[in-house]
Amino acid sequence: MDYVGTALAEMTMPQISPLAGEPIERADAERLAGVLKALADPARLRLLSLIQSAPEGEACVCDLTAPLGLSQPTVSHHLRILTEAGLLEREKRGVWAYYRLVPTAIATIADLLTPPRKRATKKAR
Amino acid sequence: MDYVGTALAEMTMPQISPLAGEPIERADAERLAGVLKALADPARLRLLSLIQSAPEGEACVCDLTAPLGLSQPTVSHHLRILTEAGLLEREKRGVWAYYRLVPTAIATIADLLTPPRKRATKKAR
DNA sequence: GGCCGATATGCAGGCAGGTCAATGCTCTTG
DNA sequence: CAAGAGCATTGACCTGCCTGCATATCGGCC
Repeated sequence: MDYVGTALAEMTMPQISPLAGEPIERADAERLAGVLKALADPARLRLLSLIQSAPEGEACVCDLTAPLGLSQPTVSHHLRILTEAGLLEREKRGVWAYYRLVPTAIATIADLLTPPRKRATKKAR
Repeated sequence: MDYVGTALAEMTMPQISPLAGEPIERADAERLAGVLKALADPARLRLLSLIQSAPEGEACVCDLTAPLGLSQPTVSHHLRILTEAGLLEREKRGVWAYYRLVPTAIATIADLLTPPRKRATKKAR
């Protein structure tokens, strides 16, 4: 299927209404939900955490299967989902595939959720 | 099933490792994933958005079925999930059930995700 | 007390998602 | 070139989730 892919990129655009002012659009809700769905799994959260705290901020699949206690295909599957969601980037060096966090990806999601932060159209009640 | 429930509350405790420093714990990952899973649905994102942008910051089920285009039982179901995740609070006034956002709930999630923010053990490369 | 409107709950059908075993692919090494 | 290591992909199983229909529950009103 199409899968999110550029979803995160689109959401960094100001056009997407975050969980703030006006009621969110159908399409925007689906995009945001798509990325959140990539995050909403214990194995994937741990993968992000493991990669982020690895020596050089990067890790290959063989380093990740053991701490997760999952099979190699399953780990590959999760990494793929995270990559397609725009949260990880993959670099193949020799036989190994190194994954690292896309710099501001997660922070962007956090910003989208965060707060009304007093827009304009909304008065303080 | 048990369902998250107090999951968010537990995560506001400093004890939970966010997506930041050390590798995240299994149990913590499952709690965070539980709350994110509640968020990771287009209908529920729109519900939060609709409620948040409603006149008094609150809305009853009857106001929400139409804009979503979902049946009343389905909307009730989603509201239940959001409430059990600690994102909404329910107040019954007469025949109506009014839902409103739990003040800092979503912001808390955003904070948990947000920042590597340069811990200590990690050098700039 | 009985009726009606607003919600919640049970149940069932259909689809998406997590996991693993087996297999294919690619790059390295002998 | 042959063998092997590291990953990705496929297929299958099983679970969980979204949705609607039917029904139960609760509060107000005649």
